[in-house]
Amino acid sequence: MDIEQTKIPQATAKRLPLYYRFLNNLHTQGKLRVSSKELSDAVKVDSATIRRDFSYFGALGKKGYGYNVEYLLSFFRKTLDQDETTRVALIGVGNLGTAFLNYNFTKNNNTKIEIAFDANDERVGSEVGGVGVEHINDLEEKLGDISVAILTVPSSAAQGIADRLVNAGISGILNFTPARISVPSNVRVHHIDLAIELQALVYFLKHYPLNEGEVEEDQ
Amino acid sequence: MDIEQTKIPQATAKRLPLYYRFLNNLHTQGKLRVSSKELSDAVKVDSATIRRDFSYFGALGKKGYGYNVEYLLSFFRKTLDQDETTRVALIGVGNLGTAFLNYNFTKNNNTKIEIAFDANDERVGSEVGGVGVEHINDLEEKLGDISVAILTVPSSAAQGIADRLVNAGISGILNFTPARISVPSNVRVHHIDLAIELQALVYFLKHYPLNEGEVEEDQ
DNA sequence: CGGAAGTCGTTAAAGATTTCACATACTTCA
DNA sequence: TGAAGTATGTGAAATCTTTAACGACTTCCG
Ligand SMILES: NC(=O)c1ccc[n+]([C@@H]2O[C@H](COP(=O)([O-])OP(=O)(O)OC[C@H]3O[C@@H](n4cnc5c(N)ncnc54)[C@H](O)[C@@H]3O)[C@@H](O)[C@H]2O)c1
Ligand SMILES: NC(=O)c1ccc[n+]([C@@H]2O[C@H](COP(=O)([O-])OP(=O)(O)OC[C@H]3O[C@@H](n4cnc5c(N)ncnc54)[C@H](O)[C@@H]3O)[C@@H](O)[C@H]2O)c1
Repeated sequence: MDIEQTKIPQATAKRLPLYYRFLNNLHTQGKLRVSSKELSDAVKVDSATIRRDFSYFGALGKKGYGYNVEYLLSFFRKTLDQDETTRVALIGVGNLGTAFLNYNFTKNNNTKIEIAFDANDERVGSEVGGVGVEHINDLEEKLGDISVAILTVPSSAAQGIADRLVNAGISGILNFTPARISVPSNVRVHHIDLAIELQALVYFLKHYPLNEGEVEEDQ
Repeated sequence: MDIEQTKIPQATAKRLPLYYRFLNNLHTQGKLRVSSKELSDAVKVDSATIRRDFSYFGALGKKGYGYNVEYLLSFFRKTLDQDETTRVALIGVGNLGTAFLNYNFTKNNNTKIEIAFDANDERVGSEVGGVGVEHINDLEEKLGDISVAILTVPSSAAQGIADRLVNAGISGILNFTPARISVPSNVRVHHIDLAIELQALVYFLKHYPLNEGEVEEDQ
């Protein structure tokens, strides 16, 4: 496998799944070629940034032509490991957890929520979105070799569950609780803090007024 | 009002709500003072970054002492406009929309979802999490002067609804759909793309192995 | 009261990311 | 075939962000 491809910048890495998705759309639409400019319009990322991002992987395009959609797509499919499915566990089948289970990130995706856990006896044993809900007491026993977890428990339970996940050998946690959890340095946590996202948007609206001439930016 | 406080960096602005929340926690716990180091441990942001962030607002702390929790909190309350509630509309009362309505970002927050819209006649007229659901046809009529919208409709409907929101005078959209919507330059859109967040986490896990000695980072 | 310990605010350095701008090479079409 | 057009890949510059380091001042405690 392509080990150590001389470190892609993090900012680039975060955009890769986005590129991949739009490339997929183009492919489905039957498009054969695409320029960085077109892609830029679609994903709202500066075209120079896109070219730079792609260039980290070598020369994927052709001057005067652009990029071959099929080739680019198959390249990213490999790069993003789209062929092997990553199995995911979800902890906390409440409002948010239920939404995720019903959605299950199914479309053009290499991840699948395979098992869910909850502390509420009424939920345990049921199925949500085709995923069975187990009791949190059985976490260690039933997690198996799943290495990624989505955390949607009440924030008061977050650190405790995180500790247990770490003990059970998890590698990555997508944390939706407002709690900033502590984990050993070999475990990766991404926080998605929805309340903060909303507050930040409100703050930007009040303090960074956009002019009729500026271009809006995301995230 | 504190107009033009000589532009806070965006990276700092995004952390303010996080600081505010933890300050609030400390205050509730009865803590009187806090150092940048303590805060750093709690929010997982480097202490130098925290001091730098605070310094954009002037000298809020005292050398050798730290920060007075009450003072800092009340300062941020003003800065983040925590006293005036921002009214928010939610479009698309499906899996995700329902979760948000039930949650409603109630705790220590200056935002409130006041009205929801959906196209499904069965949902219209009902209440979810105490918020009435209106028909999407009545969007323009019932939106009033609400300036922020959360978009949780199917991605195929996203651009169309966004256009209508813009026409109805919206200023900011928190977009949860995978569609990258186009809006005039005076409207701000923040994308929260959950599928991409999950894929990015998986990518990082495979390609950026963490060593036992490194410290994990978020987002 | 005085010295040790603690902590800020900031200068400066380092690091990361974006953007510009253009030489280069391919495509297209007459 | 050759001229005009197009769009990449990248060096260099600009911008933004983080981190280290430390002087200045405060608190703490014997
Ligand atoms: N719902 C939202 O829109 C929203 C928005 C922002 C943040 N969040 C955060 O996401 C998290 C979940 O929110 P929610 O609205 O889904 O809450 P919820 O109360 O609806 O769901 C939490 C679920 O976790 C289960 N649970 C509780 N303790 C547990 C434990 N120890 N082990 C396993 N399961 C346990 C509960 O039985 C419940 O089903 C919370 O931390 C919340 O702050 C939610
Ligand atoms: N649920 C998730 O976990 C999840 C995860 C990632 C992304 N998303 C994205 O979030 C969006 C919503 O997801 P969901 O799972 O809640 O979908 P959903 O199908 O459960 O909900 C969509 C809702 O929008 C309503 N709707 C459809 N067309 C409308 C229109 N024109 N105007 C107003 N309302 C309309 C539907 O009646 C439905 O209630 C989708 O774009 C999805 O891709 C969802």
